[in-house]
Amino acid sequence: MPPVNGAPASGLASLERIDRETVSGRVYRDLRELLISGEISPGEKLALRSVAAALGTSLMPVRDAVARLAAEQAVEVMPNRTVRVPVMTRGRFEELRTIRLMLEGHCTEVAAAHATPQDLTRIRELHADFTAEHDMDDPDAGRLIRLNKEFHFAVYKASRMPVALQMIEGLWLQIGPVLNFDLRTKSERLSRRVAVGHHTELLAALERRDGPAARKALSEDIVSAGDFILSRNVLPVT
Amino acid sequence: MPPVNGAPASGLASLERIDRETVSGRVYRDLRELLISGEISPGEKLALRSVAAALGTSLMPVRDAVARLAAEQAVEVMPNRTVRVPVMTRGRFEELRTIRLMLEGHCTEVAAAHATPQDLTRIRELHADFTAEHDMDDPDAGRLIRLNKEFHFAVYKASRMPVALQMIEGLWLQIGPVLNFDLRTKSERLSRRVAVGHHTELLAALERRDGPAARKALSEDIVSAGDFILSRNVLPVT
DNA sequence: ATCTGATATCTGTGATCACACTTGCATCAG
DNA sequence: CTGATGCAAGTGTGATCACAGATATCAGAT
Repeated sequence: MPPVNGAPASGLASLERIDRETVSGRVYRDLRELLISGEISPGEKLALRSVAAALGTSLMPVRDAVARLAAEQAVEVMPNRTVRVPVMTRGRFEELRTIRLMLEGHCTEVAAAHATPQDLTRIRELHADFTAEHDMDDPDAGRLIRLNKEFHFAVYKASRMPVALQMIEGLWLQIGPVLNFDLRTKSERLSRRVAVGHHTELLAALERRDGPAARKALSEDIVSAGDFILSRNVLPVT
Repeated sequence: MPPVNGAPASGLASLERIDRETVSGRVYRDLRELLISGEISPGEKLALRSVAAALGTSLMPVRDAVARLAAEQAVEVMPNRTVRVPVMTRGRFEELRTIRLMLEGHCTEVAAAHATPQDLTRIRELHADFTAEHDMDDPDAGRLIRLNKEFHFAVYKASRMPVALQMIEGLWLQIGPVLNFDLRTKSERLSRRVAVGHHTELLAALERRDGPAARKALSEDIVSAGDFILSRNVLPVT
């Protein structure tokens, strides 16, 4: 293809970039979404052929997708070669929370220093959406979960730490199934109430560029949500 | 299979667990080793068929392995669908170092509190091996790199944080190519001298269960090694 | 009723083929 | 010699097949 720049201005400039998406990638993202939103329960087994059939493709793309998910610990391959959503133990849950506090805490602190005005408006919008959905008579659990995630990640993205962002996504992918599955089954209003409060504090801290305060608000958000799950005693000890 | 426990004591107990390894896993580990030890240079392209041929298998296992590596950011798939070892930029390198300081620092501090006597002897042994190899007239770069890795990971493993350990491996996989490639091309003795010093301090701190001191020694190890690479100015800015 | 045994189905794994796209190289016009 | 053009080789992607191991089902014997 000859350099477009040399050509005289034409309708060509209005052409959109065409992104050939692979089926593999599509399957990966679909499964990922199902996992992160808790629509596949922990311990559930995944049969490659079933997934392929459900998505109307062959085995191949599913194999690639599952390999990627396995690398991220989002699913695990048992010694029998069957793949399943990992069962969350109490210890693993607590370790994941510890790591989240470190990584997400750091990103939040950095975000407070680096966030652009655009970042802040975006975060503000998402916070408003989340609050609005939360205050509805019958909030949609799925939408709440998604908005909560988008709010958090908008903050992390403002830190301009792409590698950390990627790692955090991996963490959410691991925690998502149990967290959201639990939230989905019994919609506990109370825990969300406090979530809104923490988000408000977090946003306020970001706006006055107070890194430590932002980190503190986030930490409380993470810890309280975790405590809620832990208090339910649904996680096996080992 | 009937429960073995019910059977009378026999030579059966001496049987080793048979691990049917998949070719996929083998390819994955081979590639991983090549990457982490810097035997594949950053920017180098990987052709699936070439890898398959080199390892004497078909495309399939290679595809699975590469999918896993891509999920860990150990290789990247370009828009053209070709896979290559990511080129390390200065910014990415610094971010990776920041994250390493957090994660590995934390694990080291925890390890100081939780390390068993067995852990400590293991770490001591690896430290001795590393020092011995280092003090040789013509140290083997590859072996040195491997021993350094084993020493570090023996420490992290003592923290009993499997999830963090996994993440740290991912980080080393990303840093490995540039770090070890550079160390391999020009064997700078000086930087290793200081590495031995930091390792000695680290070990001493662990033995007296001094978490903060252990973290400090590790941080200096990571920072100084990173500074060495950064000072070489081989990393593109963007 | 319980356990053992064989069988039929289902599982993931690996190889091979077909295809569309990209890249490299040689050819040819200027 | 320089440039573009066309063809050939090489690329990843996806589908299909073959196969060994696992799992479930059910018959028969104790």
